[in-house]
Amino acid sequence: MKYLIAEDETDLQQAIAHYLQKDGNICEVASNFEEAFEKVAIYDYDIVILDINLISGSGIDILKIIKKNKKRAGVIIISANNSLSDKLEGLDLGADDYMTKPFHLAELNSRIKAVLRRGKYGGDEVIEFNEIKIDTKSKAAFIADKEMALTKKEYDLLIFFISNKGRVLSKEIIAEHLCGDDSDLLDNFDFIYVHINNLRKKLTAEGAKYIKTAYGSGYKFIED
Amino acid sequence: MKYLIAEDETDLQQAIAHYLQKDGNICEVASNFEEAFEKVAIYDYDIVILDINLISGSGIDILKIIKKNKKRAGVIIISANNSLSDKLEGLDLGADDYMTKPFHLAELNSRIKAVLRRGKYGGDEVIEFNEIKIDTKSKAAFIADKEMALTKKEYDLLIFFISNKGRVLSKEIIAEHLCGDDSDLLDNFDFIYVHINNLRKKLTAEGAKYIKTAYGSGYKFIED
DNA sequence: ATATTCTTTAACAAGTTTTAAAAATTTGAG
DNA sequence: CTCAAATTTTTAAAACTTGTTAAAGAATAT
Repeated sequence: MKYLIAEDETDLQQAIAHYLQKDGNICEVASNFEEAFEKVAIYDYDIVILDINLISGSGIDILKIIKKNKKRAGVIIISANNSLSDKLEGLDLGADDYMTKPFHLAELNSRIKAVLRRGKYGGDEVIEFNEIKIDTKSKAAFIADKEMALTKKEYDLLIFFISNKGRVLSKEIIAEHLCGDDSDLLDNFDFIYVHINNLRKKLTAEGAKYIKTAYGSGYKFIED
Repeated sequence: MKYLIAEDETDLQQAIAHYLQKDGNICEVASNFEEAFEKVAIYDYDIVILDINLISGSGIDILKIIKKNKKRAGVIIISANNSLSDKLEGLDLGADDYMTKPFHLAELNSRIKAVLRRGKYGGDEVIEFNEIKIDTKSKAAFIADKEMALTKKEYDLLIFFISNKGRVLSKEIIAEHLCGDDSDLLDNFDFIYVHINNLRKKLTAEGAKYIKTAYGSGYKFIED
């Protein structure tokens, strides 16, 4: 696989590159906005790991270039600050995932794999799982060809579940994914119960039980 | 939560310990390589705060022990020098975060929280022993390909047994492992009997007797 | 301003863990 | 070998924790 790592903190940039190269991947790096801009406009990558706060420019603009040029790269945004609006904007513009620093390289790896597994990185990506279908371009989710009207949180939750199917996800992890990690502010994760409940209702339209409770640990998305 | 602070500067060690204890955490300290080595090899911690430059040895080797023994502790490395290679090596070997001295305790705290929240998100290890199989990703345990519905305590107990197979584990050690942080004032360990019993029932589905009683000293997990 | 979505709260339900007590087993002394 | 003491097993109920749901109150978007 071919990666571009657009990250101005040299330590982190090198750590990621080193980690990915170990598995035989090809990594290019960009240490500032201009470099990233140039590379992204010209070359093709499988995955772009994109820091949102680049020296002399915003990663968001790099993301826009990728999408405007209809590049097929999957984009994982990383950000130092816990800004929810950054996250929303990034995902809105078609980024595939979003992580907040600091993170474990293994987690980055697992998210990369999840993005790659989905197969298509372009703007018209369709995610499917059994009779569930999500058109990420129009942000519409269907079950057995009937649209279920999901709120933004429910939509994000469903995608998070599907791209981590089988894995037990704790309330805390889910909350972090849904809200960005305002780590210090988040101390009550009970609202997750409500979103789970609401999503379940909409998913259970066809009788299948996709979201299984792992009592004491979290939830997992399973094949009925 | 239970912490190990492996740091040879006594002032810093104590400062960290005090700071964490304020929130009701349990802190053990190690002031040199040998102490850290011993504690890390034997006991379990939620978080190990690991100075890379320990008296008479390198923190990197402590990290290796943690990973080799498949301990589940999150590791945050602290280092006096801002060496990139140290950082790369540390993160490569599975450390969860890296800080350079001097730092504010509040920052350490927020990084600890981030590491704890992430938990074992990234890993998807499969543990096998005879016809027992545990998928840590989905937190599902199987015997002869049939899932046995384990509670959280039973699940933890089984993993603890398998990762200490052949070794006699006392009620006290098991209780401490199972109850982790809130084990301050544990004086009655009889509840362990019940968990052992319940786990045995689920394991004995196939007739094999994995958990052997060592009368007067504890239990050990054996190959039938 | 209104509608929609998100979060908090609270009561209830479900599931898990611990306690307690009686039955069974093991050990070692007489 | 037999019996008493200690330890372990088993069961069931109590205490506790965690999850579900509905509804009301904030926040956000239209």
